[in-house]
Amino acid sequence: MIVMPYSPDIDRKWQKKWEETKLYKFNPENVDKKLYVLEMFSYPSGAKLHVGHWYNYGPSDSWARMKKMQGYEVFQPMGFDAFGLPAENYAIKTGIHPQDSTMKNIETMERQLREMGAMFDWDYEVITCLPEYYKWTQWVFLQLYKAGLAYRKEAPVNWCPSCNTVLANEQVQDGRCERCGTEVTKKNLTQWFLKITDYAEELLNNIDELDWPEKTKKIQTNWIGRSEGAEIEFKVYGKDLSFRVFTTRADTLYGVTYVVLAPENELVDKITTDGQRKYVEEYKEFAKKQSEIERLSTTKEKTGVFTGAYAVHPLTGERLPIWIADYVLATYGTGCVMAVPAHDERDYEFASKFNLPIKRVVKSSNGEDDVLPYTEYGVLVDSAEFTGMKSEDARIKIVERLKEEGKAEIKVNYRLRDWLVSRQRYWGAPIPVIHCEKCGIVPVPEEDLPVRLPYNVEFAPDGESPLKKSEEFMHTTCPNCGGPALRDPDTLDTFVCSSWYYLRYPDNKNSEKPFDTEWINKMLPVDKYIGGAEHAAMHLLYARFITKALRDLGYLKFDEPFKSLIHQGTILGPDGNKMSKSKGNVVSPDDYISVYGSDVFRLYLMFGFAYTEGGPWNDDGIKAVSRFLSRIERLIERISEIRTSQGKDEIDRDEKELNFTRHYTIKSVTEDAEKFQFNTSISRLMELVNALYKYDNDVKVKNIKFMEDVVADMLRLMAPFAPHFTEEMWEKMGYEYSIFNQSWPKWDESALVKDVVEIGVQINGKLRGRVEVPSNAEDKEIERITLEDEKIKEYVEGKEIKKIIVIRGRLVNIVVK
RNA sequence: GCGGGCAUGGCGGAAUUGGCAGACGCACUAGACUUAGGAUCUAGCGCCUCGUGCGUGGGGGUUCAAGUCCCUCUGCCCGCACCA
Repeated sequence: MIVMPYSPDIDRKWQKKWEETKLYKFNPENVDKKLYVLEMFSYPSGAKLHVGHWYNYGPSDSWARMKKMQGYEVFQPMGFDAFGLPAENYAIKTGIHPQDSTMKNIETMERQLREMGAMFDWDYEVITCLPEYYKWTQWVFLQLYKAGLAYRKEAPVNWCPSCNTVLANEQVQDGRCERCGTEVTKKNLTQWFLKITDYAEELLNNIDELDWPEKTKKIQTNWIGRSEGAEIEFKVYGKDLSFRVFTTRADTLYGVTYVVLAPENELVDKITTDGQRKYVEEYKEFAKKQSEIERLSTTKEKTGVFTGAYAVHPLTGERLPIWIADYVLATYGTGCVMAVPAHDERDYEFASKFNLPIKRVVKSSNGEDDVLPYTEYGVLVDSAEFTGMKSEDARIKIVERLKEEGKAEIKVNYRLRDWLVSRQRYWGAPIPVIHCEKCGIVPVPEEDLPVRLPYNVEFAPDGESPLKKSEEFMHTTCPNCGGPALRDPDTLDTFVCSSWYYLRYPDNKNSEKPFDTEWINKMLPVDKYIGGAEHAAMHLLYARFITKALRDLGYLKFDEPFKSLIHQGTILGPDGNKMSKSKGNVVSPDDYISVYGSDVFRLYLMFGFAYTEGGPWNDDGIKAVSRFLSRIERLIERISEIRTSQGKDEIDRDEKELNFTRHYTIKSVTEDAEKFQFNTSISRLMELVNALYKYDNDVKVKNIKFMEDVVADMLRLMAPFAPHFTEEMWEKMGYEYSIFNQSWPKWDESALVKDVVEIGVQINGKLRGRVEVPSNAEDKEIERITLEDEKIKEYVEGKEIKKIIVIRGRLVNIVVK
């Protein structure tokens, strides 16, 4: 039976004391030393805290604790992203109201988070589903609306037939609903959008400055998808109509043999000839009915129909047939393209299928293979006066030429679409606008906020917003004319709630405004943000956008909300698969915490994995960590035992060696933990403990005072990783409460300089031996010592030494022949 | 299809960024203590044909020196996916 020196009782003892002594209270007076450490807040799901929560919050807390000991005034709040579909779906299944289940879950999770022993300052808690919070979410929406950054339009939107709501582009994964996996369909609805595209350029440009994982920056860059090209105008033959196409390859303009409109393009009805109308209508219906999956399928054959109309080539005056096809997206560029089958794979495929002409206008410039479709840059052919020009030049020159006639302009397009924020669901923040027959859309006056979410609502989903069925909610008076009016029945996407919560934390009790500008400019940006990589394209992009928008409206002074970002990895089940109930491989933190205590659990999470990688759970690992703490416990007991006995005061060889390890550990832990390399930090601490054991075992007459000093440093270094345990050990040593008021040890460079170092000796790059040299020896001296070594002599004997390479402190390489 | 990342002992994972591969831990082996050991302590532990041998997914290259840089192939993971 393992003797358990440390147990959940110890956890509770210190949690209580920390709370009583307000050890982790953020002191606003020290704002000049503030460090805003933020973990992504959690969704109050029914279950208890899972390993993922622990893996996110535990190590982050350790990092924050180290920072506290380093003298920072750490601000580490916690809260709940409490609106959202799961609570509502749960309500539909069980009849328990989302508000009731959510608040209950929050209570449970709060208790568990406290049991984790993190430094969270609960005075700054934020819960997004409470009116005190969503009042300001609505306020944010209204500011955007007044600035023209929120608008309504009818658009084909992603519709999940199972959730009965629309989804943002980011919430559609492989044509399926991110949440429930149902195939997403299209629906035409009038919806609220936030104009994130206005900030596309800045969102893209500022990415470089962010201390974020490269991968995440790349994902955002791709998501924004900047594309430089031109818009070129085509006239409709025989009609007083024209349209513009977007192209990045204006150099291929002479190769255009037809043009294509997206089926949803409003021009289609105006130009379709009577003879073709029947086919066009059929095709439009067909395109609409397709699910996202069908539409996205790359193996799918191209489809489309001729409209009967023709466009006029802007340079040659040639007549070009106008087709409609669903390979052209209504939502990108202008919703129409010029087709150049010779130099675009999609157009080539389409032209081949429908027997449309294919005309080459680019040849390869270096004589390499240029069979059609040839999509590389090259040299122009059959392009009037542009013939012979390089693609790179021609794509500019042709646009410049057309520009003189007002028929083209340079244009930058983005893949990023505006953010659709209306949701036809109940459990969210009501959209604070009123629809008046006379006055149209009227924003709710700020003094009337919040627009409260009514409690008694029938929320069974049927495609209509549940709020629509609440008479008392819907009917109101127009703030403008005083006449009868209706509220907006939709609620805001929960990503709106989470896109500004980090601004509310430092001023969460403010009832006058969402936050005080002067104060928030001192507290932000967030210095370290830690959370899952799954938010790379959504939350993290939205939050950046909202920050920039509020900055331009004068509420903030900084450009980016999260200076530095870390993603934790994923802890897998013991079988190496993602944890899931159906696989039966779920590791429940509670089972371990009740046996080993919170520190052992979080310590294992830090020691057993590379933090940003994660990996499969292993039960043996947690036992190893428990053993490690027992080893420290015994060391503490040992010190108490020998403390009063006779020792020595000198610092001799053994003390020097231990002192080296001590300072090496301080340095390594400081540097590694800074980078969230907790596994190596703890490895170094284990080495220090091993060194202390070795000293205790090997040295007969000890310098006990010195040994105790080293142990004290070891406990300080250990404190962030095992807060309850070290607090207990600190007390056992008779030191003053609290270890977290101790300052972080500093390493002494001079202790890291050894008198002699052992270096490797290579012959022709192969390791053949080792020699000891004084650490301050010159290269010549090292060469001499090396060549005198008996073993090395054997290798060198009778051979010609061509060269000797000395790398100080590392190795010597002798090149012989 | 395009873009990015990863591949190191039986296992989790380290390697001052081109300089002694395998830190630390698990598992395993041996010994000590012991009534007992699934506790603790000490030691060993990449592989083999045991050599001046081989070795960081396979093959090639640059270099005095390659896990690290370059080319190529294979496998896994992630992002985007008709964005003109």
